[in-house]
Amino acid sequence: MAYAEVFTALADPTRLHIFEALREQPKTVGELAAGQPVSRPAVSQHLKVLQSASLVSVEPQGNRRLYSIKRDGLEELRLYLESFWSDALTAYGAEIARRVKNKNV
Amino acid sequence: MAYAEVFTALADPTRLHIFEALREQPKTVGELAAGQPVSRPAVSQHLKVLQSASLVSVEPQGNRRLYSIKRDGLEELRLYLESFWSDALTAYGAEIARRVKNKNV
DNA sequence: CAGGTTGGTAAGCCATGACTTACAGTAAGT
DNA sequence: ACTTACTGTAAGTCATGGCTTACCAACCTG
Repeated sequence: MAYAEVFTALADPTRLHIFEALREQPKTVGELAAGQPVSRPAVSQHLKVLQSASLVSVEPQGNRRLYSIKRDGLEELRLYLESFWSDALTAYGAEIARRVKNKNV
Repeated sequence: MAYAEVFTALADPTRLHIFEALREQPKTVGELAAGQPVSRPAVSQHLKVLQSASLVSVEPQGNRRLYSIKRDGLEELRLYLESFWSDALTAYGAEIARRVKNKNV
């Protein structure tokens, strides 16, 4: 159930912004903080959450730390979504009509 | 940016459980509440959030209200995920190597 | 029509978590 | 080595939101 962690990670607006800021290219913490209305430590904390959700990865580069998007978390989410397009769900639309008719159970 | 609302909607564990409980079949509020460790009003409030995120739909049925999964919210999410598998992202892995070498901007 | 279901809403409480400032550590430059 | 840049961590504050109880409305049944 790793997808649950992905949901909570991307639920916060600031964190989602940070995540999407990494789409164009990998960035350092300072660069990310400059693009956000919050302090640098806040960004650091957000990155920690994103990292534990397998959404970003770090590449220590001398003094700095280069953050970039990691596919694992997204893949986790994609698999979860795919399961919703299964036969079980497609065949399940009839259930509504059935229960509307019989109005029981 | 409707996908943001989907993230926040599915971020809460209880709400995610309720949502997944609807996967097998449409259910009433009472049925959903019976399967959760929270009160019925709490479930009602969660359903309200899920509904505004286009994740569930309601079918008033006499006294009861039959909730079922709605695809719109999931589709929103799927489109968002798809955009991450674009060329922009695939071509972007090189950026890491580039910056590791040159260690600047 | 009276009583019993079913479910949405209001008000209020309380915990989670997002943010800030302050501090510590590590690497680079002079 | 000393100073400067960059980042992570700690501690504490405060708002958001999830939960409960109480209440109210709609519908169905006898």
